[in-house]
Amino acid sequence: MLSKKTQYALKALGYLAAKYGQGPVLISEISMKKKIPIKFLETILLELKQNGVLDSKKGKGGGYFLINHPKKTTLARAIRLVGGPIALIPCVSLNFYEKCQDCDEATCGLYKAMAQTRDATLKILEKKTLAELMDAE
Amino acid sequence: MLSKKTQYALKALGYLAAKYGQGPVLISEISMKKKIPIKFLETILLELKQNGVLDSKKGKGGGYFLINHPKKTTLARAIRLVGGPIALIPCVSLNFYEKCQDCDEATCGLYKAMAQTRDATLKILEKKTLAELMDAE
DNA sequence: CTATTAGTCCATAAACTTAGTAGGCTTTTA
DNA sequence: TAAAAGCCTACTAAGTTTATGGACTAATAG
Repeated sequence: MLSKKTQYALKALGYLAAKYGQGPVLISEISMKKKIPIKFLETILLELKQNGVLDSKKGKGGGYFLINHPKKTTLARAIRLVGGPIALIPCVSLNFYEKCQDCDEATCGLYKAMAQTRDATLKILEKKTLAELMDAE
Repeated sequence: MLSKKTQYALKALGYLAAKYGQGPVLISEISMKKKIPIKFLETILLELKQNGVLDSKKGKGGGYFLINHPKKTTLARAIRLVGGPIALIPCVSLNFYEKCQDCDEATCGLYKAMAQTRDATLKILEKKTLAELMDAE
């Protein structure tokens, strides 16, 4: 399961995607519309900024906005930035790999099953982008 | 990510799958071979028994064993029994569903993306069985 | 130049989950 | 009846997640 933080991040990004090209959006606006605790959202958006997905403007008329067109950022990227691994176990994670202490990856049945699952998941998450998160209202 | 508990469960089941039809297997044997803390493993196997996947025999010559042929139990089932949801967010979980407080599932973009991911994952995990977890040695 | 707006940053608290342990109880077999 | 082996409950320790408070900095308007 994705953490709450990751879910909030995706919702916020979806909101910003819908507002893309319309200037900065207030944290408080995102917080209200998406029902995300404002201080928590603050740290999430900051992290996304530090990771190069968002940029911000301070002062009056300020806020957060997507740097690139929504279609340029995949869900896989977004999830990894704030939420960590997409794979179900560490030894098949591409970005957060950790070796199993006890099993040999060449022969481990679990490894194979999980690697296949990871590939199927990634196939979707690397095709979908922030543009898909905009609500169809 | 799957919890350690779930990973242990899958490894233990894989071990038992390899020994299917050969009588009960000691907790201590599984613990040693799969490097799983024995007391932790004990609770996991018990849970799997209570969920109808394993059965056990007490006393000398006792131990745990699979009730059904390894091919009869899918990985999806095994994961759900000890590890909970397979879906990435609660509102798309089939077995551990929880409604989103704030979004409408008919229009939520995140819902759609995650539902699709869940389907792709399930397609694999419902086809793979404990038989696949046996190490190819 | 100063008041206001709005993001930045750090520290910490509260809640929850996970991982693992302890130890006595029950059943089975020889 | 003793040894083997699982059963079961409770507990704890640690870590993670979620969330908040408050002071600071930057930008803008007038």
